[in-house]
Amino acid sequence: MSLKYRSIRGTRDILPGQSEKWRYVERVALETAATYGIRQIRIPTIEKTELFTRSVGETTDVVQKEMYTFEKGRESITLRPEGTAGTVRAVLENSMLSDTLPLKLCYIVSCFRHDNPQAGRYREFTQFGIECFGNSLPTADAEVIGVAYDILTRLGLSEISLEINSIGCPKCRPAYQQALKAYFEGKKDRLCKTCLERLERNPLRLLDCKEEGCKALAADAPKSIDYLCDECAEHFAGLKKRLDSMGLAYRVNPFIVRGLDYYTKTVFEFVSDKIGAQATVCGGGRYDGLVEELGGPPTPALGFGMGLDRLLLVMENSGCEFPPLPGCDLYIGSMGEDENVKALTLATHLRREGFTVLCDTVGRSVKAQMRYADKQNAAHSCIIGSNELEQGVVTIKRMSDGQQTQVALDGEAFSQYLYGEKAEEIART
RNA sequence: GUGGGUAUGGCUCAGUUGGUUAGAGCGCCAGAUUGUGGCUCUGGAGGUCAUGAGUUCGACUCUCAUUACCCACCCCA
Repeated sequence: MSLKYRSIRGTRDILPGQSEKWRYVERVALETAATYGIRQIRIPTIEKTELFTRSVGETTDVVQKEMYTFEKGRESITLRPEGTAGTVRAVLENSMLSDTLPLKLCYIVSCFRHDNPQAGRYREFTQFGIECFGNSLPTADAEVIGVAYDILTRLGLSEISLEINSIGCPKCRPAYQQALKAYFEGKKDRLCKTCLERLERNPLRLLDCKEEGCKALAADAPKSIDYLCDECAEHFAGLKKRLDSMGLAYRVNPFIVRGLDYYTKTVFEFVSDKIGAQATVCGGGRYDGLVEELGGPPTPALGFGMGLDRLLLVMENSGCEFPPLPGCDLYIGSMGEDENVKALTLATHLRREGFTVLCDTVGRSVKAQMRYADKQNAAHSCIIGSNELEQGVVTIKRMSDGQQTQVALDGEAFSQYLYGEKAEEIART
């Protein structure tokens, strides 16, 4: 089959059956955030390119090779590769930091990155994220991690592990980078090509290398947590204490280094072993310097991004339960023109009452109509023929057990009946 | 950008050392005394076997190229 048009590489359609799952996950995320007093912000999909180069970092892969950038008039515009930069911009533009702090926001955004698609990686993907501004204390870190943890738990995910690390602040990081560099300098001959290049620019990244040789070297490399300044060390200890008190299990993983330049102090990831190589479902951390970098007042801040596409994958691979699909309350079949019109009148009345009602629109035979009603999972069905029209009474059949009930051919009588059936069903469960 | 794998009806796949009308299950549509679903039975629609070359009397089956998808590196959610 060769179609003329197909979805762009790395993008995909979310079909009925799947879209309900998305809505469920989004609702849980939003509602969970709300329990922390976090409110939703909606921001544009496109921003000035410079916003991202500034915040994400000139040297990062995201900026260097993955952004969808285009020129329009004199402006260079980019499809957002993540949600933090735009949110910070919006916060500043709308003077939101002038209100009582901390400011806590969340969002659901589609993001765009031009890297090679594979399992759990798309060029257009959706992130749920939260950002918290104006709180430098570890309590804020614990709270943000808590939101992510709660969402995952509410969705029924238990086998996702939390890993945390601290990569220090501008005060203590230089010393650590020196130490790292010194360590790897002596072992240059055993490093892979990319690591050699990174040694000068961003030695932190060497810890992240997946090459066996580099991995072995990284294992014994200096750890950032051993080089933290007093403030950062205290902060990290404070965070751990609070995670303990919240009952969150975590593992300190000195090898998490995030690929975005703006992170300071706390970084964390929620990782699953169920979705292949792209295992990070949620990643985030503190970015105390970013607001100032983007022209705002010095403001401590932090947040996370949660990849909803991956989250759905994990849920499916872990056999998580999703809410049942809402069914059809009644199918009104008909034979003949007048009967079909009557069916439509009834359906209109019932829909306004909030019921889901289907009727024949294509002139099917009675048998086909019933088959259709069954396929649509109708809870009840009836057929209006000339007899019913004359006598003003219809037999409604409960599809689950075939039980039949006589009901007057009248909108009120129908809704009375359906209300009664719903009440009965609720009582049963 | 690099490596590996795959490409047959809407979906999941058969297709035997190349041999002429390309199959199955599911799904879809219709019928089984003409006003009633789920089960069963019967019938039907739907494929230029990803695309383009080549080898051959003959290619879905062999060769090459192209494209797409999948997985992995890289990076990250």
